[in-house]
Amino acid sequence: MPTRTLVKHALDATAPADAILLQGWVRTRRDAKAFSFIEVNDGSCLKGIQVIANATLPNYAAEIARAHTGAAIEVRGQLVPSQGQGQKWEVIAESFTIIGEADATYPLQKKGHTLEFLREIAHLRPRSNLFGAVFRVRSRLAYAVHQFFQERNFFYVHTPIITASDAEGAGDMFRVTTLDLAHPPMTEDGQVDATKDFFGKKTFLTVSGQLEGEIFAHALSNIYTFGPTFRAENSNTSRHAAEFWMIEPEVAFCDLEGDMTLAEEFVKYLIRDARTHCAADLEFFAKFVDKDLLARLDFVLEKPFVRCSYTEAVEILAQSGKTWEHPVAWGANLQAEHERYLTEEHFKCPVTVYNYPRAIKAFYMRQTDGCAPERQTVAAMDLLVPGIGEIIGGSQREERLDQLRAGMALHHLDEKAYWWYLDLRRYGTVPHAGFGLGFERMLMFVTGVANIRDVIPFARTPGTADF
RNA sequence: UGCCCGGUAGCUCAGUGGCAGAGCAGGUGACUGUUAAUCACUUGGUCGCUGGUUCGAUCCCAGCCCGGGCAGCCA
Repeated sequence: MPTRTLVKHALDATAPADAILLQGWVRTRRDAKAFSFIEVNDGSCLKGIQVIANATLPNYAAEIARAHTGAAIEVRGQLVPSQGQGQKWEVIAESFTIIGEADATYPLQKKGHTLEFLREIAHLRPRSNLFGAVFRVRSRLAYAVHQFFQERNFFYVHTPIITASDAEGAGDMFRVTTLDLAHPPMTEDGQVDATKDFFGKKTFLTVSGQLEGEIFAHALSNIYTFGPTFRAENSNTSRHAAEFWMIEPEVAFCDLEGDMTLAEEFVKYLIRDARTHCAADLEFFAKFVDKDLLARLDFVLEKPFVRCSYTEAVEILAQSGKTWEHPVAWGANLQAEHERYLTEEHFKCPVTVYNYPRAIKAFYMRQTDGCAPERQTVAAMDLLVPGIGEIIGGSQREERLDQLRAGMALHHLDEKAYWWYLDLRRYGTVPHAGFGLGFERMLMFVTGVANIRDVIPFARTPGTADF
């Protein structure tokens, strides 16, 4: 009894095989008078393998019609060089069994479907060519994330999903509670009594593991997190999800310069890894999703990323001769149209913008030394890529206690809530830096897929949490 | 959240103030080492929902629901 052969391995065979076992799902079937061609796919790779089922098989007459698109099937037979054009190997069935039927209501057809339709059948879309390819690349890149950091002596830290920090400044948070919403316990002054909640206080889903990551960077030196992150913002765009995966390295004894270098090496590593290990899937994207994909990925690999200070960026934008929907002025945040212009038109390559105005950035970012009082900046950086915009946001953190407290005062934060964060600056503080990479945005860039809902298995966006 | 576009067969779409259309999918048959096979025939409809205008609304109007695009927020 042969063990199962994955379609990927059968297609890569170097010699015929007398007895192999294939298990997978029927993609298409073409009937001839004396036999049928059945294309079987098992998800191990983009392509399926062609199976020839002769009409002489004992169950052929009774069962071949049940081998619809979508049916699960098991085939035993010989792997032989194909007599036809279009494939190197095929399998002559010595037996076939319908394991699980799929009737005519099976929604996936041989012809193309819109991405919008496929989103509505998220339980079946991984069986399509496009989504099979997307999720194979996703798996590979998740592996490459660990490989990149482990090779560089970073430790993987599991920061909490549930957090009591409610003002990290990264966005609106989802409340986590076990209280009865219809009859919550109340305090004497008519407020919901959070002390009666599961954790004895208000808790939320995390918007970032950064602050906890800093704790571990102050012990293990180089760390990274990689996990789900939640934002309760009513964002309805192709680049935002309420639940997404983020990678956040944090490095002790590191400044903004080192942070930018790490970010650039990381992005290039992931692209190179996909280019090497997901070649067939990327070619599929280049053919059906984005014709320029491979050229753009290779271009990004070859060119050093441009580094441009916020102040320089504002000058470039002001002198571009363009009319902006959002005005360009020092002190205002760069808008999507500005970021797109910088990376897509002016520099035509990934751009790291750094040293942003202090007032528009988070409290923990390090104040730049020696800048003019009216133009104070912090050591923040955003990596912008063509087609997507911001893919990474990071900074050197404020390691000086007094400056950190001043930053908290500027942002009206309560020091008591951050006592442990301030302790890091009291006991063995060091310059340190880190960044956050949106895993789905990276996948969008690598695959050319334009909507974040199509690079995450089950998208959570405002109003939608199906499956 | 704001602005814009859309919702007609299982899918992709056309269309009209007066009998609801095509291609694909499905079904039947033919043909073929086929490749999103091909050819012939064929089944299939609450025209998103509610209300309004009208002799008559899928079509015009309003509200709502759903999907999408862009913007803001950010990764």
